[in-house]
Amino acid sequence: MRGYDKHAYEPFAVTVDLAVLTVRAGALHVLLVERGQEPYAGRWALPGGFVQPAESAETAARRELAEETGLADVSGLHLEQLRTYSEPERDPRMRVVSVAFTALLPDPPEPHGGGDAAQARWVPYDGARPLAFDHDRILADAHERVGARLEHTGLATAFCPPEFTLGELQQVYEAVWGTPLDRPNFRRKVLATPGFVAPVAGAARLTGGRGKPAALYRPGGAAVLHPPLLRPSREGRPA
Amino acid sequence: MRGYDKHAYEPFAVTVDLAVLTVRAGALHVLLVERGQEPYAGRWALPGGFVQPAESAETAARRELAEETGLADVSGLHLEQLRTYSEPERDPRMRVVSVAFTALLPDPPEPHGGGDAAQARWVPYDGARPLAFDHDRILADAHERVGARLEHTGLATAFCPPEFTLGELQQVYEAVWGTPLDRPNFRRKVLATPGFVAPVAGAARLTGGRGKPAALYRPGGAAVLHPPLLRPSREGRPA
DNA sequence: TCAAAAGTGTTGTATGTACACCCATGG
DNA sequence: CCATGGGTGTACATACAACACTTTTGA
Repeated sequence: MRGYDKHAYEPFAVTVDLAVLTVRAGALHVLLVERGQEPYAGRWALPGGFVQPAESAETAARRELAEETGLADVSGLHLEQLRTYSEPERDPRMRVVSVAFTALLPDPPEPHGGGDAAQARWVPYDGARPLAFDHDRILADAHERVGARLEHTGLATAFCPPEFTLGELQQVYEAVWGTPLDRPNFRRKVLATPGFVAPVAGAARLTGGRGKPAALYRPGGAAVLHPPLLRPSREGRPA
Repeated sequence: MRGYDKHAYEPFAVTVDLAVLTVRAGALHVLLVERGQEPYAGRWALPGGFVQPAESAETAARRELAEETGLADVSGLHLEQLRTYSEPERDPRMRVVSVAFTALLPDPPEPHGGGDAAQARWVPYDGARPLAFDHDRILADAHERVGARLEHTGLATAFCPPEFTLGELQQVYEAVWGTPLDRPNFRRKVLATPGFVAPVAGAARLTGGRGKPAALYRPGGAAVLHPPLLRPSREGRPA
């Protein structure tokens, strides 16, 4: 648009990478694919691929997710752009600029490999590394971003099925933040935040087989939380 | 990396766009350039340009800023990636994926046009629109992002000279948020946040010519604020 | 009747807000 | 001596953390 020198049109490849997260059995998991080709053949990586000429990065992200992991038309898929990684040496073969996304899923179906992915699998977050390319860093950035989003938005409901209990919602916070929370206080904060959750009239469900049946809630539709639900203080770092 | 079909290498142009903000005389300003070429010739736009083959987007952003506005090696320039805009139709000529940045400056020097920019100028934020391309949206996203960053990081000091008074710091918050703040409470919050600011021993400066000389502070080096400095409640939106 | 999970109540402390008030300087 | 901006004190309301307690279910 500006700066029409002769290097301007040097070809760039533009790709997307997805950090797809879910909470399974109280633990944070990430969706990985095993690479079928060099470089990094046989290594695990985030799903992703090339953006095609007529599609936006967001569209490409959904398409690649479907192609490589079989997760197509997943209900409740929440996609959000993370940032763009553009260091010249991040891909050993050529100049690749990658737009990274985070995606959140409730109650995840089993994925299956496809396209260039030899296989696809849910992997516990803590056992995911090391990954191919600079995906360790992308994954860490995604985790940090999602943790922060939970404080200020109703995003946690994107990890939950359409109707969920407050206990399940709390598990999401605990899994992402890696901290136990006080149940009574958590419950009060959530209910005191307008638009965070909406009760499902009369409905109840047993959670672990035992215990009192819990009331069910739906996402309340609020984009931002007032007041925010702040995580317990990671103490001030020294100056 | 995955998906080696023949459309994969279709050429994309990758550009950067910069939303450079500053606070002048208590009001938020943005750095704009007048376009010298079609499309949108004569219209105002955010500075920016093509990423070159051997540089990262961050490097390109600094280079373009220097070329188009003469702001080179500005002390205290804070650059931060905003997001990437990739809609296929955002540039009428060709497929352009643009990585947008926010940049903050204290006490800004006068810019001068250069490269493809006919001229460059600081423009009050409220009078900046309409801009070329999708730059209205990028500018709005940048404003929103900076407003949020002020709550949780020491970013506001990036708008201030190396040594500043608490009154100047407060003006930054008020200009970006568009809200007046209570001075005594603002002062206490800032001083109660470890690592936000550090006093300059014994130093003082007159602010508006009149009034008591104010103590001087330097950035305290803390990346994140504990506790955060939340903006006055934009009230809960209806569900 | 016990364990497990949901849900309610209470209390001390911290925090935020809205002010009133004093201090130092230039005109 | 007044206007202007810096700086301190205080009182009220609210919010939050911690923990005791009750309720309802399956085994």
